[in-house]
Amino acid sequence: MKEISYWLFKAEPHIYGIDHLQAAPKKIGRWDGIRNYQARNFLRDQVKLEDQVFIYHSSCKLIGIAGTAKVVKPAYPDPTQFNPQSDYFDQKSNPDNPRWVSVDIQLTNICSKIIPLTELKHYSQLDNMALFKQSRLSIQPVTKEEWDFILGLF
DNA sequence: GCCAACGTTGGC
DNA sequence: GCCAACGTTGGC
Repeated sequence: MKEISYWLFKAEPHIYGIDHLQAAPKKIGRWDGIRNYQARNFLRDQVKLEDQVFIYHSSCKLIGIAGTAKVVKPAYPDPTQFNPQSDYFDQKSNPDNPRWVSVDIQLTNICSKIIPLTELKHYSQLDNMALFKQSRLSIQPVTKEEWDFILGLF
């Protein structure tokens, strides 16, 4: 059994955020709609069962880390890519070789108070986070050191 | 709503 | 394979 890895998943809370996970049956939700190849590659090739995930809220009033989740189902074809009704529909994706994947995650903890991006930026321990270096990556790896440090802020 | 950064598309 | 045009992300 390989060691678990740590990740940060971005979400726009008005579309799908920690509140949606909280309200879902068993607090399990499908992480779909990822349409960026670098993020897709992480999701498809590296995110595995039991991995730990920070839920990060972006493009909203209170930007920052909102809680944690764990992966309960690793990569499988994202059904929204084949649904013409979906915003995430992708005409060019071939069902025999799906372009996009989803994972299912289960909410494990909600921060008593969202840890704001502005605060995270202050800690030198977090200087190397992809969050600051490559701000548009919606699925990004987190080191164990970063994970533990941020958990300490909960 | 603005706009910088950066990812994607398509003509050549 | 280059690169200009265009579209999207995401902080402010």
